[in-house]
Amino acid sequence: MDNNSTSFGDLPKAENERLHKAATALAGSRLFYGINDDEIESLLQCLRASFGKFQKGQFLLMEGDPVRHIGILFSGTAEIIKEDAFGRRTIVSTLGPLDMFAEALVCAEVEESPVSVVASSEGWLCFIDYKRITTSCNSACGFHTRLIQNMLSILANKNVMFNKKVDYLLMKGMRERISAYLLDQAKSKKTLTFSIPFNREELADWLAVDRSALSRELGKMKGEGIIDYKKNNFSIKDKDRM
Amino acid sequence: MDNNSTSFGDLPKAENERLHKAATALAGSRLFYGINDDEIESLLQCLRASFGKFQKGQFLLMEGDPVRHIGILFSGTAEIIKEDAFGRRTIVSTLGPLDMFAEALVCAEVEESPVSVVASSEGWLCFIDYKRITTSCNSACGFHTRLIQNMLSILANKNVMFNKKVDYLLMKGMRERISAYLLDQAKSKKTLTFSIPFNREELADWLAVDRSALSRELGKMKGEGIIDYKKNNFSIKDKDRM
DNA sequence: TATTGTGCGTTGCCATAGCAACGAAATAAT
DNA sequence: ATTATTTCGTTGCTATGGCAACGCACAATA
Repeated sequence: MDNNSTSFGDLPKAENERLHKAATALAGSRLFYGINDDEIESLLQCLRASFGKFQKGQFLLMEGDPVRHIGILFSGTAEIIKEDAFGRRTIVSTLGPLDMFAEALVCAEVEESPVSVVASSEGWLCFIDYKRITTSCNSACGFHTRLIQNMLSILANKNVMFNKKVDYLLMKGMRERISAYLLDQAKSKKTLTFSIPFNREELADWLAVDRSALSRELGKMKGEGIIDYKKNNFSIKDKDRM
Repeated sequence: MDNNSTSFGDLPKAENERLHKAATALAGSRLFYGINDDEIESLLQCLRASFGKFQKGQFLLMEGDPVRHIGILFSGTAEIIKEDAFGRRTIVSTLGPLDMFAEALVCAEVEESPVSVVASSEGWLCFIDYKRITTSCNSACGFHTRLIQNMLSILANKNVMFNKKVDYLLMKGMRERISAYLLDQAKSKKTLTFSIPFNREELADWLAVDRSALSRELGKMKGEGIIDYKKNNFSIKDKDRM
């Protein structure tokens, strides 16, 4: 009944069917972007991808373990969990179908994983050996190049995202953070009236501020005639005073 | 007289000399790590690296421009500058010899650079076309693979760094940030007594807190017998109360 | 229709931490 | 030896913003 797992179904028994199903699914992933199903199927063999079912609560990666494989979820969900130096666990992020994990750790060749990945439902996934991605195989796989470009692209985009995030977090005041965020949105949407992909709580999370404090400040800014908003629809009234 | 530029000297006139000098220098860079001088020299040709001198104040990359080339400084210094949506410029970071810039932007294929890079002294550098890095050439350059692995490694390591940084910044209180930082240090140095690579001001910057407030909090923690320190030498006395 | 949940705004309280200003100690320069 | 300069600690003031608690509007479910 889990609607996450219905999209891909269970792990097929026969290996060729498994491959085929995986290839079809992976066509929508960032890592295999621009490569068609058939090509992915041969790539998966070339990469010696391994497949597996997992149960809820199962560790897909354990903190402290060496990281040599990239994981990609086909169905089910998992959580990336960090354990702060002696203390409680915090959820770093959650994973769903087609989400990849450990890719940065693998490429950075970190000896011990700083995080654990724990399944929060049952599902299936595949692991791909990192070395096999970067090492072009001799024969048919001209798509290795594409794969590598995708990998670079993924990592680089993550970098750019992080950069932005850090930008926000380094801002001193809440007003500054809000302004920066809204101006960024306006800039990328190329209009002063736009809607944001967050509700209040999510926005507060993203900017790392308190939700109520965010509400208060937004109210102030509206009162000052700097911005206007209703639900997720914002409009910048006085760009210069932000 | 600039001690940054003395390390590599000026841009040689003859192309072969230029190549040779560049290759020697680049042997110490992360991007060409594990490739020897001769191999780098042929790689540079294969990559069609272009070289150039720059003057103080010159733009090596302009905000808004498309980014297609990675830049590597041989001598001189430069600053990565961000212009916050209508307003003043802030220095994101500074570059010195063998530092690389725009690599994430290039790999992420961003259309418009969000930052400018401005030379803060004279010097010389090279540009490498991104496409040529990811596209293995037919012939001699088996080192392309190594180059790509290095590139992946650089990006991934940056990611891991960013992750840590964001971790710190997401912590609510200053006490928490300090504890996290010190515990991380202790963990990586594998001892409860260690020295940190920052002075107070730099540490305050890194944790994005006020220097005086940092001093105050450190004093408190010392008073409570949780830590002890003198200058950059810290020791964790009571791990459990951090 | 009644009920429960969710998202958002509001408000008072007050701890946290930024700011500014100063002084002491250590280091470098003359 | 004397003078700058840098580095770090200290302290009072105060704005900022986190926290908790509550109420309202709206949607979903029974």
